[in-house]
Amino acid sequence: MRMSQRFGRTLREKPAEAEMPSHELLLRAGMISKLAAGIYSYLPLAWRAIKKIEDIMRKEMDAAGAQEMNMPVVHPSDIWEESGRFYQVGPEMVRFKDRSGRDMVLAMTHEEPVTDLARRFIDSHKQLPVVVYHIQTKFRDEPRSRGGLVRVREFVMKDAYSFHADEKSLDEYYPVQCRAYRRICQSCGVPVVQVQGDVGMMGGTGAHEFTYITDVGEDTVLLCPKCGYAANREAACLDKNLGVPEPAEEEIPSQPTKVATPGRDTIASVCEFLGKDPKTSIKTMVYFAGEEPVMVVLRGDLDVNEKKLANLRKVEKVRLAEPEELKSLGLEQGYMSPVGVQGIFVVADDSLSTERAYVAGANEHGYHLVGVVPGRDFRYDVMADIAAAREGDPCPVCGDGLTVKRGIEVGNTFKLGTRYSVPMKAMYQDEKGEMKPLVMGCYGMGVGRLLACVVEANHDEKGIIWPMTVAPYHVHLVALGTSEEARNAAESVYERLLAEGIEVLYDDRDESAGVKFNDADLLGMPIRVTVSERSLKRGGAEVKLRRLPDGEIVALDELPERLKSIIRSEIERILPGEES
RNA sequence: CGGGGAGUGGCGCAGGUUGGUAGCGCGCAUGGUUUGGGACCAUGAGGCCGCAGGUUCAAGUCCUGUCUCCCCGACCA
Repeated sequence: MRMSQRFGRTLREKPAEAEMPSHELLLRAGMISKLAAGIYSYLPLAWRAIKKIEDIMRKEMDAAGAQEMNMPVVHPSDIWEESGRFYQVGPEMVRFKDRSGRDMVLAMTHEEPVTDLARRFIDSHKQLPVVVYHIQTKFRDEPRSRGGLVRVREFVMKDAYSFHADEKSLDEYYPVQCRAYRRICQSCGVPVVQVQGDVGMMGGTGAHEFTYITDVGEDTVLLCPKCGYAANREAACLDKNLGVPEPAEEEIPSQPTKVATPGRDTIASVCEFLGKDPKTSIKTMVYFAGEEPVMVVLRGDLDVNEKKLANLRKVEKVRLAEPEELKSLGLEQGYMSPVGVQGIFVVADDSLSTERAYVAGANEHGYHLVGVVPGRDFRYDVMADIAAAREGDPCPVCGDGLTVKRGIEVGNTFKLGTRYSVPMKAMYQDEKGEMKPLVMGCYGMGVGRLLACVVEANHDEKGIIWPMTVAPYHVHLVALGTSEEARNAAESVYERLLAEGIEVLYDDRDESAGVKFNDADLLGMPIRVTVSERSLKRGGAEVKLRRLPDGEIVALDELPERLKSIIRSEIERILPGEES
């Protein structure tokens, strides 16, 4: 490709709208262009990288036994009504009517059409398991797009769906996809951590996110540097047994005692006043899960994870009760406790022990109760983990301190189970001839978002540094000087490299050396080859890797072989081996 | 949806309080001189100042409305 013919141009200055590096560099390189908020065009160079990323995905999906297909981007609303999501999801799904008045939607994901296909084509256990995938455009009218390609409204996603006869089969296959995901990211030069994700209100046993750790990310994950535990904030757990004072026998009185605690309406102030460890106090919060009030009790030093609570109560989200709502429930803010309350659902966090006594509110202004034993002095409807893990909390696996990091979620894997097959009646006949719902898994990965992460993970102050595996071109050939000799030499090098099947971007423009070098650095092809009077005098062409500071002179005759060998070794440097 | 900011040639910005012929840098076009890290000279093209109303002899500038975009938050299968 000749730069003089290239569609798109480089920008010297940082566009005003760009915040994060990938956004700025892709814009400045003339690789993407915004049409509307969260809606981008990919110009030729970026599109070549996109196609390479897709091919890496195809290779790994094929290796994971998945078959590529394609599904529509416009769906009749019927299938979304069948699954129940037509009413469940909000305005992020675009809905419209076709000319004859039928309700249609724009695909925001493809569980519905793929489940429809499954029920049409899968009849027997003999066909299972089966895995399909497609790379398709989706549209979600996000409340807020941001960060260039990181969060957009229209995006291309690789989506795989697996169908199984039972949970066991899904459990066996699930790790195969996880492995493919790690390999895809690695092949693209994007280091990711596999973190446990929120399984959502459907429950289920498996959900993972593949996250590129970066300060500009919008996801929050908790990591254990010691043992490698990694979880999304929504799903993260902590070890609640560490550092809890041993309960001495005499500390459990036969009944709670009311004590005056004037003005002590926070855990910290009450515990300080009474000389207690916050780990021996009970924090009481009231939330609303829809219309239903829910009282949450947990150990005083912990915070509520609202996502866990929402999942427990099978709602989309919960909200903290307003002060007036507390009053109407007969509760006193700052002195609340589950002791004596009736007619309200009580969730106890499993940090609380029924074997020891705690400090709790007295449901009376200015008073607390000492010696409250969960289960004995108050009832709860369910005990579960609803605590939030925070920076420094003990790792649930090894007990070491957890670290909070930001990251970009490039992909996720999820055990769907029968969430879609049951309502949509996607059934198969088992060996005994019984009809059973298909057990499904889904595996999604954003192509454009991965491209953004490639740039985030591979750039410097001058521009992009493409990994060889996804680089739009392998070689950026720079012709310098106006002499006939140099020009001709560059032209013949270009022709030669093309003939040898090397992907080469050729800067044949009539620009100064500075402009060409700076553009080469910005565009970021992995190998730069310079042909000039100077290089010819030194015996050939200068070959320099974008990621390294210095180049070498290579004789023109040896150039194609030398470049091929660099390309090969650069690809091998990145590509994962058989094991990973 | 809440808070903040911005819309003036392709990009980055000035002008606005004090209304009076729309400006700068980069880029682009033509010619010439240059050519190993964002060259120089000359000439030139390109903008109904987001849009719609209003005030005024006169609006980029003042008033009202509206749309769009960016950032923080809410939200995120």
